[in-house]
Amino acid sequence: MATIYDVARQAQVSPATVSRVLNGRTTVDPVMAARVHQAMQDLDYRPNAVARNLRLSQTSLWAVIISDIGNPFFTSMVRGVEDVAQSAGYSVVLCNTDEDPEKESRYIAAVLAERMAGVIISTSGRSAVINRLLEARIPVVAIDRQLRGVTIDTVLVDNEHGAGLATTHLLDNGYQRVACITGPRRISTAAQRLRGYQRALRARGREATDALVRYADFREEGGYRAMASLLDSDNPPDSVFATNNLMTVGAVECLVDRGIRVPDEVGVVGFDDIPWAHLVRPSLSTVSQPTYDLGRAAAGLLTERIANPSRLPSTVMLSTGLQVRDSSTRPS
Amino acid sequence: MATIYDVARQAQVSPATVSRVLNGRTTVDPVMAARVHQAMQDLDYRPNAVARNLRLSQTSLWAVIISDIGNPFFTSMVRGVEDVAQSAGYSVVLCNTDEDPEKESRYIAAVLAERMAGVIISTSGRSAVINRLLEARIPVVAIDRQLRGVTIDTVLVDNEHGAGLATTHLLDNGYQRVACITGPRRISTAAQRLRGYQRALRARGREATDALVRYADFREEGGYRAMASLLDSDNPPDSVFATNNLMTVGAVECLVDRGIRVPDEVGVVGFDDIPWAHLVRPSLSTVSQPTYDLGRAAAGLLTERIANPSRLPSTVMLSTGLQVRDSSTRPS
DNA sequence: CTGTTAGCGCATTCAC
DNA sequence: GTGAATGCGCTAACAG
Repeated sequence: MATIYDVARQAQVSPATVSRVLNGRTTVDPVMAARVHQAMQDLDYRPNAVARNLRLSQTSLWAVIISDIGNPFFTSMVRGVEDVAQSAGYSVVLCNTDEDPEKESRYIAAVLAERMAGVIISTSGRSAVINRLLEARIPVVAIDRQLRGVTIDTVLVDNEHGAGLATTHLLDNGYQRVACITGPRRISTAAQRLRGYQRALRARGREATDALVRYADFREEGGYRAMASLLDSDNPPDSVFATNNLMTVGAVECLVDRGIRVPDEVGVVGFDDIPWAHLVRPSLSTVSQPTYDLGRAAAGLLTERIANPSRLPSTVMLSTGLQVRDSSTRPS
Repeated sequence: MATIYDVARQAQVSPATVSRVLNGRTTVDPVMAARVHQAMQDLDYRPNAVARNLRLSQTSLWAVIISDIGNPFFTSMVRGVEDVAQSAGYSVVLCNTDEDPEKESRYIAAVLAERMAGVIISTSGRSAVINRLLEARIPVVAIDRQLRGVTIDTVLVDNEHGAGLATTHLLDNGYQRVACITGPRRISTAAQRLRGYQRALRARGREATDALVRYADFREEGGYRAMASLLDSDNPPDSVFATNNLMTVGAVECLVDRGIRVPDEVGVVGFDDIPWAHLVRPSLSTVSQPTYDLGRAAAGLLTERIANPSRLPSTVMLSTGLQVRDSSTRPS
């Protein structure tokens, strides 16, 4: 493949001039520039980004590290990141960890080895993992999940508020025993949504008992099992708030399998939408969040941090809204 | 960040020896090797893949170019690719084109510039685009969609057969006027599934009329509009076969919106599953395909081609199966 | 405004 | 089995 030396020879200029034309930093005699362009075309010259990256000790790759590519929440988010990345001249390397620390570790190693320009991460994220990146001075933005023990740029939604909306809505519709299926304790999102649920109960003078709380894994099967466990308990709930989309699906499956009618017997509200939610019967009431914008915001923060590494970390919080559909409203 | 020179100095050996230890190609005195390892640890040495790539003129990045990251079909496929890539020591750069030729072009440019190790592609793929890659001797595998005008490694499913299964199944269930909503003409998948539909009709002595065929865009809205167009036609169908998952969803939405009962008034079979298909009412009958394995197979082909570039291109065809659920069976 | 030169970090000759 | 030297392709001084 042709190099700038080949182009330089062909255009009868120096390699430096070719480089200048290529990057447009300094001004070059139009005649020479034209010759260079012609030569590049003749030789089908393709700039070698690897060499360029080595020389500049910086790359144009971002890593987006997420825990479940099968969750539409993350794909939508990634799309937001990607659109911004593209227009800022970056490419996105998608890293799916499946919540597996070893996979995560391998990806971090790749980020370090490839000297990637930045990372957007949403995993369980022990801060030890993140520290490896920060020590290497690689810009990092946390998305959807807050990281403990480190202060970095973060993009979140208003989890507590959203969870409160969902819970209050169920109470407003006459449900008495509202349960909560939340995610792993160590994940901020799970904790915040649980807290929002608890606060909403207390605000209505209800007791927030642990008997109505289940911790699952943010996945469909986990939601199913948690719902089953609630139904099998001494005092089953008459409604449930599930703190992510897949667990909501799992919970509803469980209800369907047992022939329990939604919303008549048990009301359901989930956090985050699923695709074709309107085709599901009953259609699911959810706390919707701006997934795509979440990605865009994170990409924006990353861009700013790359431009200005010493800038103080900031947190962006986007808002959520309640989407009332059929699964949570019963004729009173 | 530490380089092999720093490590060499610390371990009191030459940089060449550090490089040897790093790559384990040649044998090194165990004592020295131990010193090197110690030094690497002390300095928290991270190999610089960029420099390595430049030196070797090869990278460990694969590009996976797909047209819609929002389609679970592709994400599942990507996951298959990724798992194989990981274990073969490659990372995956996900490139979402949204069927936009310009985005596609930018990604191809990035592939070329970054000298990526290989490409797995599933887009409209004018062969001109692919030729840029082939000319640069970058290994390419086509997935899901066949490329015209070039002979390269390809992974497909048995589209015609699957479409035949779906169509025959509808006829077997007493539907008389089976329509087909297929994808863009230029995409092989759309053409093959349409052909399978037509053949199945003829095999049953039916006429395969264009009046019952609609070309859409493989997306939800397209499916919706196509269904509407069919229903508004002079001779509306009593059943429909949609050639991908999202268009199936769109078609069903249209039917629901119009209060048309599925499967009683109109039967529906789709190609490819959607997540939580069982929660959708009525549950959707589909031609299921091994999406994850499709990705794995493509990754396998890519690995082989990288190892042996002169190897003859091969085509892998995986099979499909009919999943009968509620949307296509009516009491006769 | 242009050309010469050096070096980014590494793997690989080639002598020893 | 080991070390010195070279170059992968590019950009950024610097000198002209």
